[in-house]
Amino acid sequence: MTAQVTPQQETRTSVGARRSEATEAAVLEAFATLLDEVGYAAITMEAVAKQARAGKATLYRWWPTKAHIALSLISKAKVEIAPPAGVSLRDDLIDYLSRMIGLWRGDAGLPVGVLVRHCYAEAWSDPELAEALQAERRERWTMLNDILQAAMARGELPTGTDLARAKDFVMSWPIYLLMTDRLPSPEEIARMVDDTLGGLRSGSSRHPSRDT
Amino acid sequence: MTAQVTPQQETRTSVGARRSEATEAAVLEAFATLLDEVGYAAITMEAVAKQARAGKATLYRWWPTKAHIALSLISKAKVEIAPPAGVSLRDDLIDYLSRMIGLWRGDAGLPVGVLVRHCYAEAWSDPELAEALQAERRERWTMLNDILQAAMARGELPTGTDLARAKDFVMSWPIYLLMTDRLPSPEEIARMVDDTLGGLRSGSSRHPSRDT
Amino acid sequence: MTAQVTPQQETRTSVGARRSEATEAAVLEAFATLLDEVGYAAITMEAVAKQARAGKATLYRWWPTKAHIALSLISKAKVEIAPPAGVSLRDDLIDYLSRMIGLWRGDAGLPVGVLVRHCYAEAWSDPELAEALQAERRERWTMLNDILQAAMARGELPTGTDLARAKDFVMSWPIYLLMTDRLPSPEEIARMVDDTLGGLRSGSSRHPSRDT
Amino acid sequence: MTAQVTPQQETRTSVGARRSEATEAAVLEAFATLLDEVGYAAITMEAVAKQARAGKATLYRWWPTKAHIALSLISKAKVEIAPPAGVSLRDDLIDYLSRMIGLWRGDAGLPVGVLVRHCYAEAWSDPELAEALQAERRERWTMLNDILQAAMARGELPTGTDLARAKDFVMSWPIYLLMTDRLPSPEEIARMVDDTLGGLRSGSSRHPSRDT
DNA sequence: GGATAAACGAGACGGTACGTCCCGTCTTGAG
DNA sequence: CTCAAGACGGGACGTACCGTCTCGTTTATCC
Repeated sequence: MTAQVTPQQETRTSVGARRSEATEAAVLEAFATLLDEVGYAAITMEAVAKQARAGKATLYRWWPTKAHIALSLISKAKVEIAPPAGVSLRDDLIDYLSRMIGLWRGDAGLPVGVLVRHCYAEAWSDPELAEALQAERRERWTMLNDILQAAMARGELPTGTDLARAKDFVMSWPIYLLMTDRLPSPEEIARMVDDTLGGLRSGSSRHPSRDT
Repeated sequence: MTAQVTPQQETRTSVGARRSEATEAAVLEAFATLLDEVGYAAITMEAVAKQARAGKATLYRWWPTKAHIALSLISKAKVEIAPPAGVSLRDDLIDYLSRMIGLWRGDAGLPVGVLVRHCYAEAWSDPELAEALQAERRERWTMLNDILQAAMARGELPTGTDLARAKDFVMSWPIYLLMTDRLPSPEEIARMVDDTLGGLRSGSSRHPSRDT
Repeated sequence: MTAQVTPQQETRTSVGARRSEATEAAVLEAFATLLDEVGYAAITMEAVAKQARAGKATLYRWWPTKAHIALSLISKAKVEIAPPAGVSLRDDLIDYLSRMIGLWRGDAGLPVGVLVRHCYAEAWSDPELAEALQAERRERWTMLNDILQAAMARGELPTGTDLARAKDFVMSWPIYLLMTDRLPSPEEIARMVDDTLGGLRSGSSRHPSRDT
Repeated sequence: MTAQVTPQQETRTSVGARRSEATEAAVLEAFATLLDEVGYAAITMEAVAKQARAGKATLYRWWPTKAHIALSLISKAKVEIAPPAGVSLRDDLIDYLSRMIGLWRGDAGLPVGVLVRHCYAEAWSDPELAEALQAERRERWTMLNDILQAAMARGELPTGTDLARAKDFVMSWPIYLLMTDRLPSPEEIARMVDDTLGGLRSGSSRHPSRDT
C-alpha cells in the first residue's frame, strides 16, 4: 500500500494470521463517532462495522456485544484520572470526584458517563459483562481506596472503617446522579462531599438544589 | 358488579369505541407473566400482545414502548407502601426504605426494582419517558418528604434543610444498590440509614460489607 | 493491489457472498405450492418466506413484490413451447395457441394463465412490473412473429402486413378469454383461429358458444 | 318487509331509519375522488369511509368489498352510452365502440375502464362479484346484440350467426387493449373494426401500429 | 306524543401482513 | 489464516387495514 490519496478513510489491508490493531482502533473510533452522532441506543453492530470499514464477523470475533465495545472505550479513557494530592480527605475526594465526573461528562472528548451507565444496564442481563464491569470498577477505584486509607492513617477516619463499604457510600451519590442524568457542577460536588462526610444531620443539606 | 367470579381465562369480548379496561388489565398481567418467565430484556411488544390476546395496534395505541407498560405496572404497585409511624427519623427511614426495597425485591409478587431500573435506563434516550418517570417518582416520594418534614418539626433535622436535596441523599444509596443489583437485607438497611444520617466520619461504616 | 492503472476502475478487493441459487429455487417452488394450495390472491410474502424456509429480507432483496415472483415462474415455464411446423398459417396458429393455452391451463403442472393475468393486473399500478412483463411478452411472442412472417413469405398473408398489429389481433381473443376465465377447448381454439383469419363476415361465427 | 310468521309478536312494525341516499352518494363520490387522487390499488375501505364522512360499518353494510363500490360506479356511468344509428354494421360498431372506449377513457369524468378492469381482476377470486359483473356486462351489451341482429336482418352478416360468440369476438380486441393499458384512438378504432369484420387475411392489418 | 328500532358517525378492538432493520452466522475471494 | 464485503435464516419492529363490535345519536314510522 503506497501513498495514494484516500481523502476520507485509508483502506486497511489484511495481514494474515494476526489480529489487526488498526482494525481495533478503527472500531473504537467508529463507536465514538456514532455515539456522538446518533446516541448509544441507536448504535448497531452493523453500523459500527460499516463506519469502521470492518467486517461484521471481525467485530463479533473480538466483542460479543456492543456493550463490550463500550467497555473497551471506558478502559481506554480511565487513564486520564491523575493521582490525588493526599492533603485532606475532603480535598482529595473533591479532586477525585471532580476528575471522575469530568471524565463522565466528556471533558476528555468522550462522554464516558453515558457508556458507563449503559454498561451497568446491559450487565443486568449479561453476567459475563457484569463480571468484566466489576473488574473494571475495582481497578478504577483503587485510587479511591488509597485516598480513604491515607485519611484513616491521618486519623480523619476511624480506624477499622470498612473501606469497601465506605467506597460504596462515597460513590453512591455520584452514580445516582449519573443514573438520573443530573451530573453535578463543581460547587455541587463540594457540597456532595460535605454531605457524604457529615451525613444528613450535619446540616450541609440546607443549600437549595434542583428538584427531582 | 355482582358476585360471579370467573378467575381464570375469562374471554373478553370486543368492547367498541371506548377504551377497554379488560384489555389494559390483560396487557399488564401479560407483561408481569413474561417478566417472570423470560426476564425484562427478552420481553417484546409482540409477545406481550400475544400473551394478552390483544392486537399490537392496541398496545401501541396506549403505550408507545414497553418501558411505558413497565411504568404502568410500577404505578399500580406503589400503592402497597403504607404511611410511616412518625416516631423518630431513623425508625421512619428504616421503615420507609424497608418497604420500598421490599417492593423492589418483589415481596408484593412483582419485582418492581427490575422494572424501575429498566425505566431509568430507557429514559436516558426517551425524554417523554423521563418526564413520566420523574412525575411518578415525585408522587412516590411524597411520603419521604413528609417523613423529613416531621423530623425537622421535631428538631431532628436543622430547620431550613433543603428537603429536595435531602430526599436525593436518602435515596441515592438504595438506588445505587438497585442499579448494581445488590439490594440490601434488613440489617444492611439499618446501617445504611445510620450512615446516611451520620455521614462517613460517624464511624458506622466500620461494619464489614460485600466487595464491589 | 500493485498495478494502479486499471482503466475499468476495478477497486473492489472484496466481493462478499453470492446469491444462493438453492434459495431462489426454493422460493419459486414454495410459490407454486402455495398457488396450488390457497390461490394467488391469498399468497403473502410472509407465507412464501416461511414455506421456502427463507428470510423475508431475502425475498425482498430479489423480488420487490409477489408479482415479480410470479413473473419469474412464468419466465421459467415458457421454454415448454416448441417451435412450429411451418406448413400452413392456420395449422401453425392452432398449434401455437394450443400449446400456449395448454401452458396457461396448467398442462405443465403450473397454471401459468393465473400467474399471467395477475401480472397484467398488478402491472396496472406498477410501471416497473409493466416493463418487465412487456419484455417477457416480447420474447415469448418471437415465435408468433416467425409464424406470421413465414405465412407472409408463403403468400398466405398480404406482403406489408403490420406484424406487431397482427400479433395483437391474434392474441387478443385468447387473452380476453383468459381474463374472463373461459380458456377454450381444442375445438374452440380451431374456430377461434378461423374467426381470426376470416373475420366476422366469413361466417365461422355461426357455431354456438357459451354465453357471456 | 311484510308480514312474517312470528308467533309471539304479530304486529311489531316499527321500521326505524331508512337507508340514507345522501350517504350512498357521498361514498360513491368519495371513491371517485380517491380514484383520481391515489389510484385504484391504493384505495382502502378505511379511506373511503373517512373521505365520505361515513362509518366503516355503514360501508360494509351495503358493499362487501371495494370492488362492489367500483361496480356501483360503473353501473351509474353506463347510462351515458346512446343508442346506435342503425345504418351499416361498420358504422354502428365504430360508433358503439367509440362511445364505450370514450367512457372507459374517462370522457364522462370518471375513468370507467380502470374500474372495469379491476373488477375483472377481483372477480377471479370472488365468484359473487363475478356473477354481478356478468349481469352488468350482459345488460350493457344488449345494445351490441341489437346492432348485430340488425346487421343480420340487413344481410350484412350470415343468417344463423352465433350472436353471443360474435359479441365476444367484437369485444375481445378492445378489452385486450384495456387490459394492456393501450386504449385506442378514434382512427385506431376504425381499423380495429375493419380487422374484426374482415379478419387477418383481409389486409387491413397492414397499417403501422405501436409495438407490444 | 311517546315508544321503538333501524341506520348512522365514530372509532376501539383482535388480527394479519406489510416492508424494514438488525441480529449473529456463513460464504467468498483477496492478501 | 484473517480480513472486508455482504448474503443468508430468523425475528421483532411499528404501521396500515381488515372486518367486527360497541357507543350514543339521529331519524322515521307506529301505537
